[in-house]
Amino acid sequence: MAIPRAAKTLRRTRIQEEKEEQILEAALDVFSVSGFRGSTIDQIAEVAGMSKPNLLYYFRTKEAMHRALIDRVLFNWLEPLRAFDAEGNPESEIRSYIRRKLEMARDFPRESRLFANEMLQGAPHVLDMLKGPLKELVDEKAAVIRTWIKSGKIVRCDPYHLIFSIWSTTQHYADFDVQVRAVLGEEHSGDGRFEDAARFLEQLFIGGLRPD
Amino acid sequence: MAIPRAAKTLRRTRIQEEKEEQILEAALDVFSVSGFRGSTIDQIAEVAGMSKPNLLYYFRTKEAMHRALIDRVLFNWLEPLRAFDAEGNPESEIRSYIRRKLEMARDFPRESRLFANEMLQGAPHVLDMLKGPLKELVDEKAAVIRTWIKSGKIVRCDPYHLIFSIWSTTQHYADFDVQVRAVLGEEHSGDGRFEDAARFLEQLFIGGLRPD
DNA sequence: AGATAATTTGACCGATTGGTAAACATTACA
DNA sequence: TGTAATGTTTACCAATCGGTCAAATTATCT
Repeated sequence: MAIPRAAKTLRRTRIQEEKEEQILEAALDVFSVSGFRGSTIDQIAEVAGMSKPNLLYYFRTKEAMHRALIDRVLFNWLEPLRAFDAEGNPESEIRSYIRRKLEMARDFPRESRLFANEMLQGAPHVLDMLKGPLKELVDEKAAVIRTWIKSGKIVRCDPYHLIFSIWSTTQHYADFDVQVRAVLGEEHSGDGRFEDAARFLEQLFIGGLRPD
Repeated sequence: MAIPRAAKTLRRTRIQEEKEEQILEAALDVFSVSGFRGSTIDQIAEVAGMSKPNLLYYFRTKEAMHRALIDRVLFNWLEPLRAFDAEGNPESEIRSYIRRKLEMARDFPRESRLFANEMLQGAPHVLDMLKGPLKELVDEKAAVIRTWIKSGKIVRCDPYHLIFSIWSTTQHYADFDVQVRAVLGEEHSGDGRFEDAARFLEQLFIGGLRPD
């Protein structure tokens, strides 16, 4: 007999572990391209290589799938910002934040697009997280940046917009990948692209933040 | 009797002008939030205040609606880049490009999101335009930037990534508006936000591009 | 005003949507 | 090994999807 869903949270079997993993992997593929509304359970089922009712055995609704995926992805996504450290010197700290964010855009573009899709739609599923945990984390890091400004290590500027500009420039290479490829042409779309972007952005931010 | 659709291109009536306008306005509302796949003709019809078959009288398919909308919006969207001029001095030219792009993000956020949605989905409807006209335009402007570098007016850097970074930082305020609002808090989300962003970005790019 | 062309609508179509029910198959464990 | 819990599938449902059609309405022009 089919289990009451509650049992799953009590004890997880090997199969549950594997299948949920499989499903979320497929869901990431689909949701990151078409967004929540534009994605269908059938698409996810096909990518996952499972039947639709089988998906719905593990996640009761499309919403539940999406929520589980977002929850899973969120923590890692904020890791680079968390690593942003007040102790190090501003230049190397900003340099490595840019690097890390750029690496994530390169290595986890689907995750980046999943968020971008969510933002475009008005963040219906993560608004609380934005206003709560994210805001707090950013406030904290903005305070760090302000101490750098006060001690004259970087130029006086708005720390929030600084953070936004690092987010946007780096994530751009994941979210607008097609455009970047199209404009650079296929010849410049190899490994060199990443290094070129990193070099430019480090130059821009380090130069732009150097105290007068 | 219903007209053969061809007649519409021969002579446009007042009503056609108005209704097509109404429909595209509503389509922009809907497509910019949910993307092509995630949007329905019924949604657009409701926003437009017309019946679904009435929409389909003016645009035979959902695709046709979307294509007409993109075509209409594209030209204006590239205007700031076209205005980018080799004659002016780099500093004021870059400054005003940032301004213009930021103004567009503020005044036409739906248009920005329409494109962002299209990019996230792999640009299925505009890929040719990206590889053709857009690439050519960017190549042209990249050449301008290179002359600035050669004459020592700005620091040596990759002109393509410079353009990408201006695009991404400015469009961020339209595409990720929810996130920006959430992080800044509602108190900082008034008119001041725009000026703060403009000030920061000009400082960043002018400072970051100043020759050593 | 009357004829004709243009516009609008309700009723409807087959395909796809998210999701369910129940029979069937497999696994884990005593 | 038996059996109960877990996992999978087929068949299905009502709602919604993009789109059609013919009838009804409105605008245009002589």
